[in-house]
Amino acid sequence: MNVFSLMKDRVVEVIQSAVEDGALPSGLKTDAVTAEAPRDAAHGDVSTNAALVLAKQAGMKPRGIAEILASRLLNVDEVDAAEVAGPGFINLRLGASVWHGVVKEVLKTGIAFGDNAAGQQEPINVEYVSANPTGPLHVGHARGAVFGDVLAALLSKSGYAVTKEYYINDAGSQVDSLARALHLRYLVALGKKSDNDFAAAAEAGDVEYAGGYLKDAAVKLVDADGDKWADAHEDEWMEPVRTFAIKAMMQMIREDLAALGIGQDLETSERSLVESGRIETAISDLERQGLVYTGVLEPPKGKKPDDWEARPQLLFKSTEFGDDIDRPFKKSDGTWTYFASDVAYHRDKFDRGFSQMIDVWGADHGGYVKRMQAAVKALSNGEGALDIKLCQLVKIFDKGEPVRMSKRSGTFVTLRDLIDAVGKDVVRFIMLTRRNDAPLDFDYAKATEKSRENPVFYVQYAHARINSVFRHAAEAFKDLDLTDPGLTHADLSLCSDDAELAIMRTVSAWPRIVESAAQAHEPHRLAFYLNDLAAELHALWNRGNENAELRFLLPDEPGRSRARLALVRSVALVIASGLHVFGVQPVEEMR
RNA sequence: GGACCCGUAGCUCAACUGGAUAGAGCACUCGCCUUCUAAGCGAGAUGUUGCAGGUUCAAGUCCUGCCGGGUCCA
Repeated sequence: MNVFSLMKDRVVEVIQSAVEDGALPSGLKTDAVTAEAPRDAAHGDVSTNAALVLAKQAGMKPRGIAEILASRLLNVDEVDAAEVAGPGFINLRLGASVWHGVVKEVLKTGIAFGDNAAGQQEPINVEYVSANPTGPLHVGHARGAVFGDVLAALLSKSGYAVTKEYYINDAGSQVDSLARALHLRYLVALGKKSDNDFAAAAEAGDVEYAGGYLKDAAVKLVDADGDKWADAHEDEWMEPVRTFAIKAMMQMIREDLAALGIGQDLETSERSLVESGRIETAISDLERQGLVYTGVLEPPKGKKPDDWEARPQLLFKSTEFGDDIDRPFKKSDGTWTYFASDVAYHRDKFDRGFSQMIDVWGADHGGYVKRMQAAVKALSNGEGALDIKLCQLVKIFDKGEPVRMSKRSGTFVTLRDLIDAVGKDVVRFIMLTRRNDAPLDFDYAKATEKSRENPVFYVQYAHARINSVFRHAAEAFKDLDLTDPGLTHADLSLCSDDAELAIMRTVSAWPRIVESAAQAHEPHRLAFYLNDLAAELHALWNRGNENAELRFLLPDEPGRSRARLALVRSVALVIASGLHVFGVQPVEEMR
């Protein structure tokens, strides 16, 4: 149950009844009415802006409407008090039984608490990682990978039918370069060339992918095909070696992702789109709509690139959909641009039934957003929605010192390095402690530090503490039923301390956090919520230090102990629910 | 030159897509272990939300123009 959506429904019902009684004029639109948790606890449990929203429509003063609604809201079961405040807010205070009901619901539903049906099982496609199949994943990919994976889990929890997808860019010139690099490694593996030859070629810039990771693939190629391609011409070996290389790289990438706990539902190959003629289909479809023409683009403003020359090319009228200039579908050599195949790919997704799509990209692709969204509007007749989430850079630090990374010297930090250094769960959690559109500093030392400053530790510690209480409770109260179903019979009215009621309210907010984070496509909100919930738990725990009456376990008071166990157990379950969305294992004990 | 993202306490960041007196952590000062893990907690101070306008009951949030940082530009 989401207390806030429940109360919003109640407010709307009250407005309707007031309209029926003639207390308010008819024809009021209640779309903008909200029921939210006020920032300031002094403003009650739930606050509604109803009177402010209705004032203009009704031609009445906000506070006047608020008075009418407030007196009627007092008759609602859940409401203990309703008062008009400020410009016309109505602050509602709910009865304790509402919060008790939520705690019991958490005990019954477990980590499924917070699940909601907002998505109505609508299909939604989340495409993420989609790194070129030319090498291992690095830290830059890690952020998008975790972000996409957790966003997908969050959308599932919110009732969407999610498909997690990887787009393999296996058709561009970069995979030809990959094949050439592998072929040279292959010749080395066969003993036809030396490591020095390879190094010299790399030095001369003849090999684009000089990282050592192709050595294994070269050995496997020898195992598979022997010296078959040693003396062959490139025209002969290019296709088979390229296919082999892409397969090997994708295998490596899948293993990297698996180490991060990520397994996607579907991989779509760019090459297969090209070969099946779907680019032509998509483009000619746009042509029929009059959105494709041959024209000449203006030169880029300001500094002119040296090699710029005006020439006619095949263009998409993306300006009709809010883009700044029209975008080319074909390169000067007559082949399709990346944009053209991306258009075909998104058309393919739409045809597969996804009118809702999310792409997770690195921020360096920001310039690509408008044209892609323009294309999706065009190819779906306005029915498709594409949200593009840009993940900003991750900078790696160690004890505050930046870790130098350079692609050229091959010293960039791989995803594996990161996982080996701090563990999968820490990587996943830290990646979500910042909004996707803000840069993220990842400090090895801080990520594994056991302190308040490390959110992973802090949240896990709260969970472990609760488990510790239960270990002791099992000793102290041998005849109490401490299972979740057993705890639902606890008398929660015995939890009457303000701090206890406050943490019940925070627990009750979880469904709202899930729903709003899913709607906004912002999984980081869960991390901040979990941190807040953990802080409340730690605070509550420590109050037992100062006042023994507030300890969770009171040997002489099994009833009250059971109520407090029910309460903290609900906290543990909500933490576990959040960590489950994050793909992080809650720990039972700190070591 | 243009486009996109960002600009909030000394530092690192939140702020429920427009809500009430903008919140946390760090750092600083002081206090809390005979106790369910002190790996923690409490108390204190900190603001012209980059600047200037605009939209409305209400703007950190939306619009326009500047300033500064980042990313990108057949």
